[in-house]
Amino acid sequence: MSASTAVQSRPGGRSARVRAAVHRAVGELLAEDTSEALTIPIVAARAGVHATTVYRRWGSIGDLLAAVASSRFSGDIVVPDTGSLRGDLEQWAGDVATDLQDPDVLALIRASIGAGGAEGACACSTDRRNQLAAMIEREQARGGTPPDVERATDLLLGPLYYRAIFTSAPGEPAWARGLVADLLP
Amino acid sequence: MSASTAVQSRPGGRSARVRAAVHRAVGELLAEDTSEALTIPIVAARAGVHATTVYRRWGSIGDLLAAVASSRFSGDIVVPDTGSLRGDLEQWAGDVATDLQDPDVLALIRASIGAGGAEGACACSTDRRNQLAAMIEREQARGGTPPDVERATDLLLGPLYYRAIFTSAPGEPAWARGLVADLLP
DNA sequence: AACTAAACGCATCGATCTGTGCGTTCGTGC
DNA sequence: GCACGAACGCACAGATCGATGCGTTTAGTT
Repeated sequence: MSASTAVQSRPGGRSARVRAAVHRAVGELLAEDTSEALTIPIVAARAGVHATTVYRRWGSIGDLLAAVASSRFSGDIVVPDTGSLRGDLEQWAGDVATDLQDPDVLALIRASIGAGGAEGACACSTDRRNQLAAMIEREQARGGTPPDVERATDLLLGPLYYRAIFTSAPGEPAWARGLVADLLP
Repeated sequence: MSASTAVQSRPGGRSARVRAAVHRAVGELLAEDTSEALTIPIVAARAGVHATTVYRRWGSIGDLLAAVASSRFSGDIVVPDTGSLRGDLEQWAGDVATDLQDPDVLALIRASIGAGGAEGACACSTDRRNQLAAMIEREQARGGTPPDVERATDLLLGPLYYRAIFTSAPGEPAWARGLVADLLP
């Protein structure tokens, strides 16, 4: 967990290279064919790394996927600062929708949910939820009366992720921006 | 697909028994331990059926999970008829929330998403979406002006499924009923 | 520059999965 | 009741996965 830039006992050159190669291999394989089993030997072969290394560092394919997802979905979207909560949320929702339109991203989320269970699913959404909380807290510090984080999650993250995962047509950014209207009337 | 009560070339006793046993085995294994790999030989052994049979009838674990999910999530919830759209939606949302609180159901959904990709995910939600459409159409036939099915999906199914899958606390039925207030002000 | 230990590569082994061919059982139609 | 064919059980084989022990490379330290 927190495999992005966490301080490890040995963050030096080779370990970082191997990790980058493995992460990239997972992304590439997920982007190609869904029916491929995505096993550790396959990932290792694609990454040009020995399977033993992957087994030892990540253990199972579930943990590896969770690590990749956690790394991929943290810091990929910057929290906007337009001055108003509505503007922030609209831009942010549009950015998230754009991200969820990427088939690779969808494949990563689906695989994380399937292999990592609740833990894998959380790795895909905790950062988004934190971003939402940050925008709402900022509005609160600004003196406004923003909605609850729970409510914002239900009305924004809910539709966004539902459409992405359960339907074949992920939401357009314009549609995502429209979701804010339900939250802030 | 549509393995529930579809007319097959041979729907007789033994085939039906085998299918029921395999479906039950999948449910049991999903309910037990998440870390179990859920492979076809394991399912077959639990069902008291030869693995060859499962390979020949369902092919892959993804197709099997999609079939089980499709069978499990069709007809499990009856569309309520309280007389008003609000009443229907509130009771239905509560029922769906109750269903999603079952860890077995969650495990089945997660596994279907992971192994079956978009197809597997659709198997878990198309019936729910049809139920929603049915209630809205009925309201329309009644002369009312119900919201769009898209909007209802976004505001009801979205939060319900997001909470169930991405958080560790699926929504309470009371909370689910409250979602209707955002849809019908 | 030398030392230390973490991380990796390699060879290998057991376990399990996936798939095939053939004989048998059982449901269906005549 | 009888024949036909579909579905199943069984035995077997190829392939792949998961894991271990040991030697080697390499990053970090003094």
